[in-house]
Amino acid sequence: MGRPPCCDKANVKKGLWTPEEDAKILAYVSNHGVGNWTQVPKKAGLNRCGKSCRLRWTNYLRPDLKHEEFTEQEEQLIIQYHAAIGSRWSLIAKHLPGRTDNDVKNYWNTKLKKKLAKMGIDPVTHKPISKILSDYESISCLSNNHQIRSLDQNITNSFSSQSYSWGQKNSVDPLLVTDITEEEHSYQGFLAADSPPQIQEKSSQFQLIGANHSNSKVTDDKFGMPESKSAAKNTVTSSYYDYEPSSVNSFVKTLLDRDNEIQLDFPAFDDILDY
DNA sequence: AATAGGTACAACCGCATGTAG
DNA sequence: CCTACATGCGGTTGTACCTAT
Repeated sequence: MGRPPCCDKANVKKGLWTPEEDAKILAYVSNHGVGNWTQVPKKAGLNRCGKSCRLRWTNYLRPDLKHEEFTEQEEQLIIQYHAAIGSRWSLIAKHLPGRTDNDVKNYWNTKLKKKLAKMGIDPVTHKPISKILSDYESISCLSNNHQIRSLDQNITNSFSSQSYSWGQKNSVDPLLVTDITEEEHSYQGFLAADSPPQIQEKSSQFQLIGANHSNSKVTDDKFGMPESKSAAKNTVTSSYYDYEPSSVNSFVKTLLDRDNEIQLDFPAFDDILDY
């Protein structure tokens, strides 16, 4: 048995909101403030689910929301944050004043994904599509044994570049993960020069590079690197790429070991890595 | 002018998480 | 600690609008 529905779905209106309904929400909020959304439909005289009222307010009616086009700066930030933390839209939106997670998600899905693809960048991994394709082409030239190893390595890389760290679910600062080589990141110029702190993966190492924190537009100190570690290049040794594809268990163990090492070196990530 | 296809964005859904009692 | 409820979140769907044919 699942969770009971939050409201009587058969008797509530769905679909687009009318200006009259919006006015009722606005009137209610100005009189009673925000909160207790389950009571809002009854008190505001709306035939809507409370959850629907909350979403209408948070995604559209809030007075602090911007309704104009995304700027180039916002666009670049979204790309950087997405590269660092993936589709954590609410976290990304927190760093774009006046934008909601829904805004950011829609903008990504409708514009930015296509824009990156047009530039030859895989929007999932943020790596050049040509590089991904050449990796797979090379598989066909290898022996069976090598094929398996190469494929495993690609899967490993895919994991690392897609979510970078599964433990970053609470992270706020984007730790932009990039590759080292220029050709692999020919689109770097597209990104802001004044970018957030970055993590670089290099062979068996994680590197937290420069990214003078004071330059970063992101200011949530809770997850910030300790000054001594973030200001200069720091290296966290990792067994991540030591992964031998002998079994799923060893792969998982390697991931956990890697996170343990990061945890030891960067206590600030404790709750991020707590999964 | 009609309509098919594409796009952008608002809204919904279901699960996760937080919290008060 | 447990339960019930409110809220947050990310993925998905629905729909209005635009453009090409």
